[in-house]
Amino acid sequence: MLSIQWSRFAGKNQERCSRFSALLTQGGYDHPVETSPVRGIRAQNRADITAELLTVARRQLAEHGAAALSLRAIARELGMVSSALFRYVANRDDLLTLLIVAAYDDQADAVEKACAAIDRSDVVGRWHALADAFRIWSLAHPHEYALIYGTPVPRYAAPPERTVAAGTRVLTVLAELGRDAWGRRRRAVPFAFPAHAAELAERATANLRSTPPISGWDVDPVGVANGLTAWTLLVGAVSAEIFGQLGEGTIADPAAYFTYQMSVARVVLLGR
Amino acid sequence: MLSIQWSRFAGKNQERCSRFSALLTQGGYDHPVETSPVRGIRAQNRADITAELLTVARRQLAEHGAAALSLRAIARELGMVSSALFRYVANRDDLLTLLIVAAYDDQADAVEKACAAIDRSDVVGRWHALADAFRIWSLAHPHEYALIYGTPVPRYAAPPERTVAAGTRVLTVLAELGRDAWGRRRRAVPFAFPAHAAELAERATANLRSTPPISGWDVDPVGVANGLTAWTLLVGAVSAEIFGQLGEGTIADPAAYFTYQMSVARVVLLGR
DNA sequence: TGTACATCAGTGAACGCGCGTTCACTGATGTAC
DNA sequence: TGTACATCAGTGAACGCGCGTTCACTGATGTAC
Repeated sequence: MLSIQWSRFAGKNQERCSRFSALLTQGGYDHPVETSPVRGIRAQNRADITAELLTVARRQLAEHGAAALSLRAIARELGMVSSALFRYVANRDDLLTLLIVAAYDDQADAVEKACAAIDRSDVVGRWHALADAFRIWSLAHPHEYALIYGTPVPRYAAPPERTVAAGTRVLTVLAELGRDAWGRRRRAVPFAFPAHAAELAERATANLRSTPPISGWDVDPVGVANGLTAWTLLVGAVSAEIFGQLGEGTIADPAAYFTYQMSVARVVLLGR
Repeated sequence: MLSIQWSRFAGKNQERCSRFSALLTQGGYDHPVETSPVRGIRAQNRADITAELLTVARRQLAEHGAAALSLRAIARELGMVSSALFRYVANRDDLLTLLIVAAYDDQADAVEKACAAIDRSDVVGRWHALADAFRIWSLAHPHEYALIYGTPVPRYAAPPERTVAAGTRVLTVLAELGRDAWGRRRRAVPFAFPAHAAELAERATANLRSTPPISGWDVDPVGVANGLTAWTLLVGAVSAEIFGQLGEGTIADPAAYFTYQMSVARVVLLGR
């Protein structure tokens, strides 16, 4: 609305820059068009407007979901003509990629912060902190959650080179938690399965064990498989709650139910 | 294409009826517009065309996903004008409801059939049969799976009175499995949690325990909570695989990984 | 058995909507001399 | 310090697309007498 006039005279309106560059660094939106460190007015404006664009896009995503995300609607709210957006994003898919990365990063920030607050030796505490932070963020950002853990957006394929780093941050926190836990008793195997199970775990996790961050670690396949199983339970529980898979009101106390399930996952992950 | 001409002269073209009424009963599509048992030509035609409409809709859903589902596209393939569809479905949401119910029913048919083939006393075998059938059907019908277990379709709310019965069939199979298993040792508590956990389970499952089919059963809250946890793990594992949450190729052997996870779920559900 | 009327299925035109993306353009900002 | 040229941001019109839904209509099917 006003913003477009501001941007016209941004050379004379410097306070706007600081306002949005604050947003830029806070919100994890420092990815696009990071130009030279010494910025002219143009570069500064470009960064500011890109940040504003992403703020608006993210708000519209949060309100109406990915399916309703529209370049024209964003342009409208920005007070721009729709074609002007193509100076800042290559196309709709490019914008989606930015939003996906932002969602992953925002969630990972929350999870990392929650885990960092727990004493490092308290692996049980760290697991529940991870799970709770994951759930709380997701409940607060259902559409962003759907974007990264729900049905893939039709006709869109996320470019791995742009999304993988952000998308594996929480899994890395989990992996480090596992390493710290297993480090004590080297080869913890929480579940006594038939012999078959060890072989299944080996086959299932073959590729993963040679992938960062755990490549090079001396890990037990069963430990990795158990960690992934805890992860599946975590994501499954949050999806069920957010997507209302069991129907509204079926679960009397969702928080208690979640804690119960994460206690089961904890036993799977860390043993008793 | 041809069909529209056929339908024009359906009174003289009776073989068409039997062809589609076979489809009608096989595919679980007997819900809409079930008129009088004694059918005139019109009623017969109506049932046939409704079935054909749903067959086409289901195929388009399977091919392009729910987001791309379009009444106009269906009409085109049917060789009708788009407005004609409104004789058969009230609107787009109505069609979605029909597709959701059909997906639930089709999946439940597969699961029930697989479980029925296992000896009733073999609860472990029944669990794995359930899980495998659930996964196999879902992998074969990813878009239909997404419709019932993925991100809810924006601006659509499923009317419970039409979807709940079909949507709980698989859960009912699971509940019966649990009852048969727990029936032996009355109150099986597979996991030794802190005392806290029993209370969590009680709070979490309060509503559910008074809901069919388990209302009236003498169930242990912890047993119900464990059953739901196994369910969460099942749906979570299938969603992760279908939606590619771990990235392509990360899991070397998806089938082995699934079996491993369902073995964990089995321990949660049935104890060791 | 035949006629008169009611019901129903499908037509075709239209309404009003929104979308992503392109392109030639103008006027401001930045740069080199 | 001032001028000439290059770069860049935003405009506005347009292209071509598809969508759900409505409405008055025609001609076939069904029904009551």
